[in-house]
Amino acid sequence: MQRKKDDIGKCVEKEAKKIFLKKGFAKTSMREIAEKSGVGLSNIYNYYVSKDDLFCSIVAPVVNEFKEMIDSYHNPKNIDVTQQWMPGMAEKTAAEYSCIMQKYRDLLNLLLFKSAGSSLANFKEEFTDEATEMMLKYMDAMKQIYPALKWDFSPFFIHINAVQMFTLLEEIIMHKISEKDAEQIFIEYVNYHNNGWKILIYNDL
Amino acid sequence: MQRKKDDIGKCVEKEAKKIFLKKGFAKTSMREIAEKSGVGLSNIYNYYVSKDDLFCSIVAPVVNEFKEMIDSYHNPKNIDVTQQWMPGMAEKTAAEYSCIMQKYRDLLNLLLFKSAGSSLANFKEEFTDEATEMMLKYMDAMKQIYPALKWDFSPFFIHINAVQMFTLLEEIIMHKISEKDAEQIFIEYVNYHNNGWKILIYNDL
Amino acid sequence: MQRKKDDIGKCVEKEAKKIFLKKGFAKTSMREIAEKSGVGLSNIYNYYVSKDDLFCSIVAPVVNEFKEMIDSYHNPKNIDVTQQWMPGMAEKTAAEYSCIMQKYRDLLNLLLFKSAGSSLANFKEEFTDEATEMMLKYMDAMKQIYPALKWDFSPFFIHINAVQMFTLLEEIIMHKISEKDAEQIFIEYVNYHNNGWKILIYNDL
Amino acid sequence: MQRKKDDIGKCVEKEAKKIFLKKGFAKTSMREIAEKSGVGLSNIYNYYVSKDDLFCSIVAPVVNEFKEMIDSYHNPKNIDVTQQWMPGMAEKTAAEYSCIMQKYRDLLNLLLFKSAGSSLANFKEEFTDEATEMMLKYMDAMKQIYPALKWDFSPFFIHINAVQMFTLLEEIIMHKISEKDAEQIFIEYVNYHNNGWKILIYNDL
DNA sequence: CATGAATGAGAATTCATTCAT
DNA sequence: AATGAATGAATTCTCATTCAT
Repeated sequence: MQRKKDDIGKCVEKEAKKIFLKKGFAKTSMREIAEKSGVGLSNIYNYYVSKDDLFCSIVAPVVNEFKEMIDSYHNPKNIDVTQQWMPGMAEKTAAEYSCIMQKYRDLLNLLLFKSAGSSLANFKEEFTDEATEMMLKYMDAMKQIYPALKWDFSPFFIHINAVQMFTLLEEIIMHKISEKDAEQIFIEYVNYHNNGWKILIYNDL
Repeated sequence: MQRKKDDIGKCVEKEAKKIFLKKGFAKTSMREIAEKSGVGLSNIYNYYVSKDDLFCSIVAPVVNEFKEMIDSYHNPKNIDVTQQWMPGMAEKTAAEYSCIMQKYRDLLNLLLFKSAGSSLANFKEEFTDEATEMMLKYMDAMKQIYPALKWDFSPFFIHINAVQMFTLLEEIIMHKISEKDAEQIFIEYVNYHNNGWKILIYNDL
Repeated sequence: MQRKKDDIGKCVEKEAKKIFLKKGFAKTSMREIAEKSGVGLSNIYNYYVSKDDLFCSIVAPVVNEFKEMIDSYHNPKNIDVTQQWMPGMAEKTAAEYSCIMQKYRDLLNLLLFKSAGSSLANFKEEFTDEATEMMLKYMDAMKQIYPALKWDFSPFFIHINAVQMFTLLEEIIMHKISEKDAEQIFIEYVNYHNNGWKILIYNDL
Repeated sequence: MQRKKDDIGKCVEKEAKKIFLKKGFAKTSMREIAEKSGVGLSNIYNYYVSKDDLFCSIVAPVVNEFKEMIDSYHNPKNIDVTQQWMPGMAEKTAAEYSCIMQKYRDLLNLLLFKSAGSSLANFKEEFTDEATEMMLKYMDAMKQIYPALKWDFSPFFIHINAVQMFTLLEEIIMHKISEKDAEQIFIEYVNYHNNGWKILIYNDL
C-alpha cells in the first residue's frame, strides 16, 4: 500500500490542482483532495505543512519562473544598455511572458484566478510592484547614458504597464485562446506598445 | 432599543462595508458584522436575505451605474454615429469610468477586489463581456456608414480593451491615486489609446 | 388598511392552510404565512396564541365533528340497542366518516398527514383510543341484552377496527379518490366487514 | 480517547436510536446525540454524512428486509402459481411481516412513527405502492391460469390491503403487544382476510 | 388593531488541523 | 510513512415569539 514519496506528492498535487482549478483555493477542502487522490487526509500533512503550502507547491514552478525573471534583471549584464535597447527589452519581456504562459497555463490560471484565500492571493500585485521598481532602476541607468531622451515616467505609469501584461495573460487564459493565436497576440501587443514607448521617449525631439 | 429601519440598514451596511473592505467577502463573518454594528445577528436577516444579499446591497450603487452605462448604449440615439465619432466615444467612456470612480471608490474596491465568494465575484468579466458585445454592434453600424475604413476587430481585441479600462481603475484604487491625479491619468490614457485606434481604423489608407 | 377581524382570520387561515398542506406543520414558518396572507407577522399573534393554535383553529371543524361523533355515542339514546343493531352501527359509522371526508377532505389531509410537530400529531391515536373505549362499553351493554352471542373482543381487536377506518380515509385522501368512488368504497368496506362481524358474533352458533 | 470505528458507530447509533424514538427525527438534534453518546459533534460527521444518513443507517436493517421482500417476489420462481396459491401467498406475506416485526420492533417504530422530516418519511407509502404493483402483476399471471375466477381488483383495493398490513404492524407496535400475542393476531388476521379473498375470487360461481 | 424592530436560542454542517498509534 | 480518530471553533441561517409604539 505504500507508495514512494514522490508518487504520493505527485498524486496529491495532481488531484489538488484539478480541484483548485474547479473550485478555487478557498472553496476546496483538504478532505476532498484526500479522497480524490486516495491519500489519507492526515498523511497529506506529512508532505505539506498546510493547505496553503500545498497550493504553493503546486504553483511553485510558475512562481519561480517569475522570480527568475526578476533575478535575471538584477544581474547587471542583463541591463547592458548598449546591447539591450528599450524596445528590445519589451520584446524580450513579452517573449518571456509568452513562454511562461505556454508552459504553465494551468498554473497561471490557479495563480491568477484561483488563489483567493491563499498566501499567493496578491501575487500579481507583489510581482508587478517588484517589476516596477526594477524598471525604474533601469530607466535611471538609461538616463545616465542617454541624457537627451525622456526617461522620467511616473512609477504609476510603469506599474500600469506591468499590470497590463498580466491582464493580457488573464484574458488569454480566461478566453482559452490557442497557443498559436496567443503568440500572435503577444507580438501585436508588443509592437503596439513599442510604438507608444518610442514616441514617449523621443518625445520632445 | 428600537431604531428606525433606515438607521439599521445604514448602520449595518456601514460596518459591513468596513469589514468587507478589510477582510474580503469570504473571510467576513455575519457574526462580526452583527457585533461591530451593534445589531442582533438574527435581526440582520430581517433586512437582508443573506450575506450575499447584504454585500450586493452595499455595492448596488456602483453596479447600477455600470448597468445604466450599458443601457445608455442600448439607446439608439447614443450611437448616432454621425454625432459620435469613435474617439469621442472613447473619451465619453473614460469620463464615465472616471466619474464612477470618483463617486464610488470604496464600492469599486469592494466590487473588484473583495467580492470573491459572492455572487458578484465575476462582475468584471460579465460586464466586459457585455461591453464587448455592445462595441461589436457599434463597429458593425460604423461599417455601414464608413465602409472604406477598417472596422474588423476580433472580439478578443475588443474585450482586452474593455478589460484594460478596469485594470486602470484597479490600479488607481489599489495605489490610492488622488482624484486629481486620477483625472489626469484618464485623460492621458484616452489620448494614448485614441491614437492607437485611429491608426488601426485608417489602417490601409 | 384595516380589515375586519373576521376578514383577517379567514385570510390568514386560508393561506396558512395552503402552506401547511404543501409543507406540513413543522416545515411551515409563521413568516411565510404572514407574507402570503399579507398580514403582519406580529399581528397574527393578536388572533392566534401560537403557530399551534393557528393550526388547531384551521383544523377545528373536522376535529369537532369527530368530537361530536364521540359525544353522540355517549348519549344513551344513541345506543338504544333495540334500535341499533351492530351492523347498523357500523354502517352509520361509515356513513359518518364518509360524510366528514366529503366535507373536510383538505382538513383531514392536514390532520392526518401534515400535523407532525403540532399538538394534534397524535389525533388519530387519541381518537381511536376513545372510540375503542366507547365500543367496549357498547359491547358490554349488548352482552346484557343478548347474552347468548359472543361479545368478548379484545380491546386491541376493536382498536384495530377503528384505526382501519382511518386507514381507509387516508388512502382515499392520498390517492385522491373522487367523492363518488369514495362513497362506493365506503359501502363495500362496510359490507365486507359486516359479514366479518356477523360471523364472529354468531360464532359458536 | 480513541475508540475503534465500530465502537463509535454502534455507540452513536445506539444513543441516536433512543433519542429518535423519544422525540422523533425532526425534533432530535445532532447536538443531543453527540452529548448523549459522548462523541464529538463534528466527529459524528466522520461516520455519517448527515443527520438523515445517520437515521437511515440505524433503520437500514428493517428497510433492507422490506427490499428483500420485494425482490423475492420479483424472482419468477416465487410466483410459481401452481405452487403458490393466493391464500398461501397471503399467509407467507403475513409470516414475513410478523418475522420482521419480531426482529426489528424498535426500528419499525422509528420507521413508521418517528421518521417525519427524514428521507424515509414516506416509506410506508412508497413500499405499499411497489407492493401493489407487484400484486397486480401476480393477479395478471393468475388470470392466465385460472381464467374462470375473478382476478380484476382495482389497484386501490389492492393498495388498501397492503397498507392495512402496515396498520396492523403499527397497532402492534404502538400498543406494545407481546410477541406471542402478536403472532396470534397475525394468524387471525390472515385467516380473516383469506376468507374475504376466497369469497371475492370465487365470486360469481 | 396593527406594525416594525428585536431577540436569543438553536439548527445542521464544515473545516483545517492534530494526535495517538 | 501512514492511518483513523478526534477536535473545537466557526459558519450561515432559521424561527417562534415578544415588545414598544
